[in-house]
Amino acid sequence: MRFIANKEIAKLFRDMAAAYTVKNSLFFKVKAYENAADSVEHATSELYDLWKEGELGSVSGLGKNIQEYLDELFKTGQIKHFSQVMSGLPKGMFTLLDIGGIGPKTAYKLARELKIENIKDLQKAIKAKRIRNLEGFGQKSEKDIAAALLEFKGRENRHLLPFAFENAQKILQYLRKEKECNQAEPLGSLRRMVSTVGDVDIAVSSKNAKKIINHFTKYAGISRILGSGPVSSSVILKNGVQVDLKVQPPEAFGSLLQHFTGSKNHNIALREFALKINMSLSEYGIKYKGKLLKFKDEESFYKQLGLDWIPPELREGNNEINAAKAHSLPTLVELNDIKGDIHLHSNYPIEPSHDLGENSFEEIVTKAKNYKYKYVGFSDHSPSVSNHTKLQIIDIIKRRSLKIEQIKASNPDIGILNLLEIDILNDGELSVPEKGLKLLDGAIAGIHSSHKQDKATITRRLLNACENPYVKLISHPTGRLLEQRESYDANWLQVFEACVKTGTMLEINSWPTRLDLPDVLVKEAIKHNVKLVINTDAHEITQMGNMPFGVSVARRGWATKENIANTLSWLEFRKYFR
DNA sequence: GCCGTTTTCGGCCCGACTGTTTTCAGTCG
Repeated sequence: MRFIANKEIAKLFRDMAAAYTVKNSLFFKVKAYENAADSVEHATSELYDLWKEGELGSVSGLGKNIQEYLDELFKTGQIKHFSQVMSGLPKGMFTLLDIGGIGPKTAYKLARELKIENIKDLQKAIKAKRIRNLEGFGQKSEKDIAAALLEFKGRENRHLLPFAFENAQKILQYLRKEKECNQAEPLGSLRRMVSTVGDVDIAVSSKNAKKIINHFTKYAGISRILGSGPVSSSVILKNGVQVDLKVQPPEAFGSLLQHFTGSKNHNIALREFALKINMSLSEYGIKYKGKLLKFKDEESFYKQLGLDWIPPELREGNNEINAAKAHSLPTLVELNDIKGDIHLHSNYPIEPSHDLGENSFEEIVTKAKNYKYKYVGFSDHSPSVSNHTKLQIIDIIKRRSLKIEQIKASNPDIGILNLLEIDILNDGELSVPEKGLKLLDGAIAGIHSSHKQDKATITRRLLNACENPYVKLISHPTGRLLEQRESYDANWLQVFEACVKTGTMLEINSWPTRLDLPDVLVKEAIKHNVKLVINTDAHEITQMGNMPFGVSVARRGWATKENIANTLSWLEFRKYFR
């Protein structure tokens, strides 16, 4: 048996799709492998774990055949059928597939005709001007490949949500300056508030598309124009972000918004749903009985299909269409519902300072009042066990608690919690002894070390923390760092059950690289009645402004106000603590 | 190769844009 990561499996499926494409196999076979790859990339658990538990069938897109291939893969480390299909195809083509604008056919031709096996070979071929002489290629396609290769090398695959958000806001502001622009909105994964965003997509409503496109392509931040037509345009910004613009007249703006907000899975499901009632969907509207119906907003678009309007965050092809039909979509939690932020790091000196915040307790309180919060929690990191004796740790907590009591006394108009973010050590013990815990209003426990332990050990550590009566909240529960570190493996079902049993809450951490719990686990946690708290984990008061991103995670996890504890009044919320 | 409150067979989303082309194939979203 051999562990193989989802990422690797997805690539394997994509390679199979490409191989079948080159071989001109049945188109729908190609589709099936592409679907399987999508599905694996979005899976919440490692397929290897599911396979061990006999649960592979729970992942959509994996049918009888592919499940058997995976069985072979995990047992032997290879799939004979895949090797056979790919035999005779040049290996280099599969490397080239990752470059923008190069699909299966192009990759095959380059690898076969020019004997390109890797990126270096491709660079040489470009330098020697050999690509332009291939049949079906020319100077322009050679130039395009060269540009795409540069971007491939310098590019991060996806951008963190707040980064993409910031870029989009600037462009939206710029577009709105053009008089002919009625409305400009984000589209795609950005509008759905996915934790990482690939391209920034933008929709504009205007009667004069030509003028909008023209204005857009003159945006100062552009480094290269990928393409520009009468209703759409694609560019790459100097910071590497690709921006796609779509323009439609006001009477069809709703259709445009709907179509390009996606997700792909939502749209496919929606089109299949529409076909059953003899309607055909496109970015221009709904075709019904040979007539094209246009929609100025999304509400009327969905209404035409007999559906309630679906919030963008829910459009992932996870049963939202059925819920919209049954009028049973949840009323999602909103930023305005949030009454406090309890994971905040101050500059209170805990020596030796590790990961200290920038601001004083007073500054944090002032900022919280600006946000109209009803309560805050001071959650500095606990003193490290390696540098302190137990007595020293207790002494530090005593002194800090006295200081916090003063702050409480001078700020009677806001609730204040004396907390600490405490390490769950490798053996599952907390880094603060019980005598120290007793001095606090409650403890936030989090894993900050040994992320690579096996599933059983990590689960045990989390369960230990839940079972400790002083622990009220588990911070950033999966430990993932977007684009840097995978989540650690844990038996989440067991953790959820322990949370409910012990009254321990789980955090949705709004830190841009965390957004943890992830949306899919939020949805699972809610199903099991786990209470959640959305925090910013701010180490500097401006970072308290990241709250909207945590709220978006909750919304993507179908969370209502009732699922989020820090939507409660101070009177109710404090009952969770001492 | 997957999938199913109209199907275990017969379906499988729809269109823009580009380059190299005289009508289209490839790629992308």
